[in-house]
Amino acid sequence: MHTHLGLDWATLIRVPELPEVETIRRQLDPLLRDCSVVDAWAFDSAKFTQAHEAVGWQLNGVSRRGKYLLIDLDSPTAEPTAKRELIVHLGMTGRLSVSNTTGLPSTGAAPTGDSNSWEQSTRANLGDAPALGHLRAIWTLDDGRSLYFDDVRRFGRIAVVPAGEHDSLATLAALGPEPFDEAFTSEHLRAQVNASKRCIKTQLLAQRVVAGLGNIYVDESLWRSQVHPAAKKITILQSQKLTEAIRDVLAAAINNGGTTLRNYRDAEGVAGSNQRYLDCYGRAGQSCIRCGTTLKRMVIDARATVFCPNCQRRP
DNA sequence: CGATTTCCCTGGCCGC
DNA sequence: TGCGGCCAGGGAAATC
Repeated sequence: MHTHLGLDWATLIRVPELPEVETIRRQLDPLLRDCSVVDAWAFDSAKFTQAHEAVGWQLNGVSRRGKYLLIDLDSPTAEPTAKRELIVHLGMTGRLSVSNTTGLPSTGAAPTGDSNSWEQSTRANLGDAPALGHLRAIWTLDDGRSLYFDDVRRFGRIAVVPAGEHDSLATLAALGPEPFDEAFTSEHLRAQVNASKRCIKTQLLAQRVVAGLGNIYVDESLWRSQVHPAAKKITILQSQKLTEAIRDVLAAAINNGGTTLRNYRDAEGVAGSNQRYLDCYGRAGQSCIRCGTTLKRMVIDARATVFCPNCQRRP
């Protein structure tokens, strides 16, 4: 079966939400320490040219807020208080990878002459050498390695800012609490959701109520907690269940990590491995795992939305 | 000023 | 087969 839904799998694995970004963060963090940026190249677009601003700075590990990767930059010169952040948002198709060699492979998936050169890359970008035709930035490091950012659809973004100054990135500046932070409570969730006239899915996608959810995990969380995606108000009980569902869904996805993504990517035949992890997203027309009702598709904010018309009752 | 709409992008599938 | 149409989608800018 290679239905229209089958295409969605190929798309979804490319969309990094919090679990995917966190997986990448964990892979990159030990690789991007104790080295300095000696040169940079950027694709000629305002979304990426700030990559140059990292030249001369020392990489000091990778953290994350929502779907944003924050690479700590220390000044190599005297100023101990001077700190910057190299911020990377992967958009829909962005990938980061680290090679052991400087410069570009001449062709194909691996550089010539050294088949092991992309070993680190394999761990850092979920399986591939950078797509050479879609490179958006290259940072050359002082230890002979390079950090690459490739992004087919150019929805990604690179920024270099003084540490903590996020005004130039409105969504990041107004980002809601991390889902696993104690600040993210069911009371917070319900108060925020019910104070707005917008439907709950819209709010969850906006990153202000809680950080890191995208289309996939919103649908999964709403399905799990049995909340209708178009609901505008939620009860205390629903809010409690949704809070728990968000954490459970994200935690499971993080635990599956790159393995989940890799399985998805390799799954040409689709069905099996995907259904193991996703109960709702992309399953319109199939049976609800919980009650057997046929899952429905609707459009919210121009985004495909799948839900169970029986389990998730319209408000 | 908050809410809503538009636009940015490419690859791949579909129908004619 | 070739090609136009359509879809996927996070976030920022423009507009209401």
